[in-house]
Amino acid sequence: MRISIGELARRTGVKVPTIRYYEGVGLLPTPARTEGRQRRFDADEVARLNFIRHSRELGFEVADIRELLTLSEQPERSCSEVDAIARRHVENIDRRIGRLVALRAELQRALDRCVRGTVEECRVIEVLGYGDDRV
Amino acid sequence: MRISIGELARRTGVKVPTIRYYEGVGLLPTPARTEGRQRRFDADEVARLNFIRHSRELGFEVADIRELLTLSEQPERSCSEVDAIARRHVENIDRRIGRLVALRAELQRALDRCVRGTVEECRVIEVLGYGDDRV
DNA sequence: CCTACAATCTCTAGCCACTAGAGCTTCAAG
DNA sequence: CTTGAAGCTCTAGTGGCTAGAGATTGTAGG
Repeated sequence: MRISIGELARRTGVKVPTIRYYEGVGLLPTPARTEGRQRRFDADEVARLNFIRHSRELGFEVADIRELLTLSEQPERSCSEVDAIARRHVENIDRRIGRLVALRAELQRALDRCVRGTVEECRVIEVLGYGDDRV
Repeated sequence: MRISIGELARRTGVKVPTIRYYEGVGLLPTPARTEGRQRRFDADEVARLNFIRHSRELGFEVADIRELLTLSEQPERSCSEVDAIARRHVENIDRRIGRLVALRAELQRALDRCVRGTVEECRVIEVLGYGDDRV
């Protein structure tokens, strides 16, 4: 196969510098090189990079992906660790959603109460100035 | 008043290095100094830092906060610009929530289908390997 | 007034996951 | 054999802090 980094980028939708970055942080193995030291990849690396890309799209961190890749290379093993990582991540997402929903509500409340007058009487500014917990 | 940076930190819940950082990026004005060059703050700065802290808690970026602070100093002005920044931010939050909800659904779907067997037959790994759009 | 020590000072570097750019070399088509 | 796109390495920048080194200052107790 031996495709170039540009071709790999085209096939996976991952940008060229990002591929090199993934290699640098150990998500992708050190690739084969031409005599002129250009990288050449094969089908394995396309699959691996697709895995990485989709994991990133789902919000997994690089450290998690490293672990998921290691686990995915041991097909005999129980998938309980994989599940644990994924469940941890779902909980993480839930926390972020919860937080964002709360922020949104507070902001919207301030916007709703705003009478569109001057800055002086602006509810948004007021809310920002006086936190919930303090003052 | 002339409180120290540590006292300001205690009163606002913003860490000392973060206060210095805010000064560096222009959110806080250059403060008064003692003879020995230690910072001294007054009530204005407590209020301003509370404003910054709460804005950050609501997810505004530093650039937005800079603008909000500038606007809040012009009380006569219409608050339409303030509202615009806040509405833009709400839309931003909505997009992030939407995205996270979608991610969560996809992950949960994979977890639900997982039969808790080996990595080989793991649905989570499978989903990660084959993106929705590609392959 | 002196000492001890907590607090403060400046400066640099690190975090995450990339992204951008400089300046050079290599590959492949014509 | 020439040309030019694509590749190479290396450094630095992004945002919003955080951590640490090593020096100085403020202040309370004696």
